[in-house]
Amino acid sequence: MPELPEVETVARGLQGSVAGRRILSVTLRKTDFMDDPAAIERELPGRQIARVERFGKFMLLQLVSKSGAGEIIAEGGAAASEALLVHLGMTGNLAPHFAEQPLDKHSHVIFALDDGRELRYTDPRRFGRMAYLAGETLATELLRFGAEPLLVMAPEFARRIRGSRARIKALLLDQRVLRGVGNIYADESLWSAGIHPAKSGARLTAQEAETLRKALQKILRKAIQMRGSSISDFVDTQGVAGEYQQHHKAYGREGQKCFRCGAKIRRIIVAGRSSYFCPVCQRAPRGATSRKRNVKRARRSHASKK
DNA sequence: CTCGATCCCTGGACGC
DNA sequence: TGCGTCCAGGGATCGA
Repeated sequence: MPELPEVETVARGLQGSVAGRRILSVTLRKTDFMDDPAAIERELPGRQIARVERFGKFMLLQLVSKSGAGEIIAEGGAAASEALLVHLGMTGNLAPHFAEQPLDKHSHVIFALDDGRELRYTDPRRFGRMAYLAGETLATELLRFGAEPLLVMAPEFARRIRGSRARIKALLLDQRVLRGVGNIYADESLWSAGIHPAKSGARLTAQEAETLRKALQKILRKAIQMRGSSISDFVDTQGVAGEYQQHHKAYGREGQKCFRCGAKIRRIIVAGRSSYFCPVCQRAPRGATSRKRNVKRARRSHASKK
């Protein structure tokens, strides 16, 4: 499932293989994952791809503006004045193919390129998203997202995490807090930092927050080096699977031994997502059990009143 | 503000 | 072999 390292892998692949190419034509098949299919059909043909960058879990295919005006570079180098935003969802992929290669059943968008190849967007589940955005609309859209995990400094990270009472797992997954972290890397960084996923962000000490930030960045960098995690079907632009799944310490390891203490890794649902953690290294927060007790007590008293 | 529930969607695992 | 069922999950949305 594409999270930051997987999207980075794809973006780098595309930067190397399609940046500078011109889109000759666009063929749309299913379009229900697009903000505005007509805009894509209207704006993309004839446009040159300036560069491809990752922004959170999005890929930004920045387009050379028609006027030839200079690009506006925002924080982290992202944000040209016109771009195609592509989110890979759970099963999306964007990669160049030879035109004679048979179309996948789930290839929904085909960009014919000026070198004879085709840039194809393939996504069986269509949880992805694609949108053409420009100018103020693009800038506004990008502002909805939080800090870049690889660049965020200690004070901002601490402010974003410790300033909320939501559970840390929910905060890590919230794209308005940090852009790009998903379920795998949230669990891996929490395991590394020894923090329970259900702990309130506000209850993290400054030290814990900083340990978490460092763990997250180290894990993301390592995962990018290994071209991401391939759980079911993620492959890069050349069809090669990532290798970071071989280094997972928590994610997907329910019932297996914790590499640090030997206890059995558990799986619980936090923020609606499977969360894998070590019950010994990542101690349950104060209040986690008493809260349950309180709920039961409340239910009992409620029932007895009836 | 924060929560859980629900929906979107398909393929893969599993049981029979 | 084939069928039904369940589950995976990022994100939007809604009601509590």
